[in-house]
Amino acid sequence: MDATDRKILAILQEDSSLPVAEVASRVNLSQTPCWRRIQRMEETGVIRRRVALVDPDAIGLGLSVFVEIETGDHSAEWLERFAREVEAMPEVMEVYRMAGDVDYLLRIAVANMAEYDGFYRRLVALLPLKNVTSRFAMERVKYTTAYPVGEAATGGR
Amino acid sequence: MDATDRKILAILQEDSSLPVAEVASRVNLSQTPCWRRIQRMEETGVIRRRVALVDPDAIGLGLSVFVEIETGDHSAEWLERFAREVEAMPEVMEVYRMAGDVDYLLRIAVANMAEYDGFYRRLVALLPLKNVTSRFAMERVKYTTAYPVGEAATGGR
DNA sequence: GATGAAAAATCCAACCG
DNA sequence: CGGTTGGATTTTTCATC
Repeated sequence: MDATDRKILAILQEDSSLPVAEVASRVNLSQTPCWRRIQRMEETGVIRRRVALVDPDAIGLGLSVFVEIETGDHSAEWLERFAREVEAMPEVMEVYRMAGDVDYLLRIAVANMAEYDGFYRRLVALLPLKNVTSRFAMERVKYTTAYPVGEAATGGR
Repeated sequence: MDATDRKILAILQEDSSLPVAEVASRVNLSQTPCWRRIQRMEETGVIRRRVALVDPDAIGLGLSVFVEIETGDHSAEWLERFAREVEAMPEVMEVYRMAGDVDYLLRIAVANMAEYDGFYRRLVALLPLKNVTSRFAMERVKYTTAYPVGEAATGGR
C-alpha cells in the first residue's frame, strides 16, 4: 500500500461509482494499472465492500440512540451469546465492546420513540443486564465512512 | 417508495457493485424499470452516494474512541463554530448533538493511543470546553451502513 | 510495473404495451 | 408503470514494452 493506493482509496471512499478511467487520471495512472491496484485491494480486504449509503431520514429512520450496557459479571460464553444476539437485531447499526465501566456501546437507528421503546423492551428481555442507559441524538452533525488515508493521518503506513 | 424499492435498497446497501441486471432479477423485474427505480432514488436523495468501505485495521486505524463533550453555556454562534471545526477534523467519523447532560458525542478513528493523545490535545486547544470524556473501544463487534428497510422495520412507510 | 487496444459485460436511451 | 432492443460506455483481458 503506497501513496498511490492511498489516493485511490481516498477517491473510492468518497465515490465508488466513478469509472476506473476517471480514478486513474486523477492519480496520474493509466486505466489498467489503476484497475489492478483496486482489484488487489479488494482481494486483500483493504476494500471490504462497495455499498450504497441511504439517507436515514428519507426512509423514516432518523432517530439515533446510543445505548450503554453494563452486562455485570458473566462468563465468556454468556458474553459471546449476548454479542451474537445483539448483532442480529436489525436496528443495531454499531456495537463496540468498551474499556471501562460500560461494557458495550450500541448505536440504534429507529423511526421514533415508540419504536425505540419496542427495541428497548426486546433488548432487556433478551438477557438479564446489570444496567442499560439510553442517550438520544438530537442531530447528526457528521457521518462519514471515509477514513483519512493521507500520509499524516496514517503515520505513513 | 414501495416494497420493490425497499428490496432494491436492501440489496444495494449490501453490495452496490452488482450489475443492474442481477438486482433486477432478484426483485423480479427487468433491467430498465429496475434501473429507473435506482436512478430515481439517487435523484431524490434516498440513495445519498455509493462508496467503498475500507477495513480500518488494514490501513492502521483500528482504534475507535468515543468522546463525550460538554460545551458549557455558549451562544448559538459559538456552538455552530464548534460543530464546524470538529467536523473538519479528519479523524472524526461521526458527530451527534445529544439530548441530556452530554452536548456532543464523537466517534474518532486513530491508529493508537499516541495518535489519540495528539487528537485530544488539538481538540481541547480548539476552544474552551467544560468537560471532555474519552471512552475507548476494545473491539468493534458490529458495524453496518445498511439500514433495515423491511416492512416491519420502517412501519410500512 | 506501465501502456494501448481489443473483447466482454454493463449501462442507459429510445421506443412500445 | 413495466418490457424489449441496441448503441454507447465501461470493465476486463491480453499482448507488448
